[in-house]
Order: sequence, then C-alpha cells, then structure tokens
Amino acid sequence: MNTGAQIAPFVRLFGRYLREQGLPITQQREAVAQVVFSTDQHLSVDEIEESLREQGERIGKATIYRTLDLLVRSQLVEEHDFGEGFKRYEHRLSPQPVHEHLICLECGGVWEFTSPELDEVEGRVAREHGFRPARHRLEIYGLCRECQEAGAEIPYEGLTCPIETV
Amino acid sequence: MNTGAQIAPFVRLFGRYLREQGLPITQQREAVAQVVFSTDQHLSVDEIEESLREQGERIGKATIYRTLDLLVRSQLVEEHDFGEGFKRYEHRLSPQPVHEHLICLECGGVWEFTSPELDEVEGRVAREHGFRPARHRLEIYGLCRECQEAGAEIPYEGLTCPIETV
DNA sequence: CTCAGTGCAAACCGTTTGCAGAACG
DNA sequence: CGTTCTGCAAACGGTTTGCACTGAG
Repeated sequence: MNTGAQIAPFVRLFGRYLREQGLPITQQREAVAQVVFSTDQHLSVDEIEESLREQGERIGKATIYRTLDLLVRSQLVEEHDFGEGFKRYEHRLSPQPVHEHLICLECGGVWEFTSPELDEVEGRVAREHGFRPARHRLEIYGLCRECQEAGAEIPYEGLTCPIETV
Repeated sequence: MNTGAQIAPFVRLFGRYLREQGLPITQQREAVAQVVFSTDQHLSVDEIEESLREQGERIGKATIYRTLDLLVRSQLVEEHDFGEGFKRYEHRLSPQPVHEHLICLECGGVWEFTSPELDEVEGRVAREHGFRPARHRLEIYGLCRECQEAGAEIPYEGLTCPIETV
C-alpha cells in the first residue's frame, strides 16, 4: 500500500485530466481516485465503495461507476475482467505500467508479471496478418504456490478421452 | 463453414459425453451442438438462437444456455468474453485447438493465431512464481488490415501527456 | 447564477432459476 | 414410469440511466 505522500500527485494528475476536459473536480471524484491510487490491488466496485465507507465517505455506486469511467478514459486506470462476473480496476502509475496477470483458480489471487516476448508476438501478427496492435491482454490461469501446497487440484470434468476426434 | 459430413462425429462426441455423465441426449441438445460445431466462428447466444430458428428449430434461450454449459464442461467448446457485454462460444475441434485471438477494435472481427512463445512464458512463471499454469488467454486488440485501409484510427482520449508521473 | 454532478431508484440486459408439462431411457 | 429436460416467465446481479436536487466555477 502506498502512503499518502505518493498518492497526492496521482490524484492531481486526474485533476489535470478533468481540467483538460473542462469537467469539475468534485470531492467525490477525488475521493474515488484517492482509493484507487492508494493500492496496487485490483479493486472491485464493491471494494471501492467499502473502502470509501471505511474512511467516512458515503458515495453512491452510480458516482463510483461514473468516476471509474473517467479514470479509465484518462488512461490512468485500467479495467479488468477476470471472469468473476464483475470488473476490477487497477491504476497504471506503478513502476511497471504494462504487465500481465496470473490468476489462481483456487483462491482467486492475482499476481503480475511482465512478458517481453509479447513484443515479438505483436510484431509477428502485424507482419503476418497486417494487424495493428493497440493493446493486449495475457492472463494465465492456474494454481498459485500456496494453493498447490495446500493440495488443490485443477478439476477435469470433460470427456474421459476427448482425442480420437479427427 | 464445415459440411454436414464433418459435423456429425463432433455431435456424436458430445453424445458420448452426455452418456458418460448419465444425461439424456435430447433433440434440443443435438441441435445446439450441431450449430456450434458447424462453424469456426465465435457465436453469441443470440446468433445460435437465430441460426436454430433459420433451420426451423425453436429452442428457448434457457435451453441454449444450459446446453452450452454442458458443451463447455465437456471441453468440446470454449467460452470467450471479448468485452462486448456477452459471451461467445467456439468449438475446440479445429485443427488448431489452442490458439489466441486478434480482435479488431473497429469492426469487431476476430482472427486466430498461435503463439508458441507462450510455452516459454508459462515455464517462466512456473519457475519464478511457483505458479502451475492450467490455461491462458491472450488477446491482442487493435485494427485489422481492412479497417486500417479504410482509414480507421485508434482513438486516444487520455491525458495529453500522461508521463511525468514519477 | 448556470451548468454539470450526485444520489436515489428504476431500468437495462445478459444470464440463471423455479416450476408445470413434455420426453428420454 | 420415474427422472431429467424444456419452455416460459420471473428473478438475478452488475451496470447504466432518468430525474430532482446539490454543488463547483
């Protein structure tokens, strides 16, 4: 968790975006930004709401959604969907702005890693498919170390032998 | 689009899965499987429903959802979420069962490619994080050749200069 | 002052579920 | 014949929206 001293400039950056867009810098917008910038975790809207409540801020969900939309537009925050049925938000002002995610199928934990190989992959699809990459998403799902040590297994419930297809 | 001759064995494979699980092979389940296996596209539930309707089958959405759930469980079909607000389904009986996706931000088109580099990436996260990969998802978003030639541009609406953060 | 933002509650929309009647095995 | 499925419609849950009121500039 960052300390307040590091968060302030990030919130101010969001303020600058709002000013550039001619939008008011409201107390609610600053509070939401403050919460998002104060952690390196991937927060859900519910978690953001609870975090605000804990610090005495009572801000409606609609406002949180609307502010997150602005934060995502400003490119200061990234929206993720890890298949949980809701979105998560992560600020992009970390030392490693572009990174990929490891997601544990057992505990739902998220870890980050970088994958320089993707530059080459993007170059190849550009060459071979004439595709112009703008952004990507790489997620590896599996079992984290702790869950493996706790004996977790990846369930397999498919056909007993799916091969012999062709 | 595959021809009927190639689809039948796939549908039968699904039948085998149902039998293994002690579940009835109903006419509706076969019809849904038939539609999914008869194309290499990434179908939405609405598209599946319409396709069924075109061939005279009138099957409720609930049944389609329930059948897709079985198809995904059997591992014969993969579920995708390309961020459109709904899911898409793709059968896994193509010559290239594991592949990644290119998604055009302009026209929404989807192309497939393979990325052998990911084996190495998975090996590295296993070594460095003790993570045991089960499956992954790599999607590259950008502009396809056609949309580029039509003059499409990737919109940038973020801060005019987001750097100078640290 | 004026225009946009906020909060509430209702609307939305893809998906899931409960239940009476229909089919599979 | 019993168990599971199907279809309908209602419920669900995250997200969005309409509207009267509040607040920023």
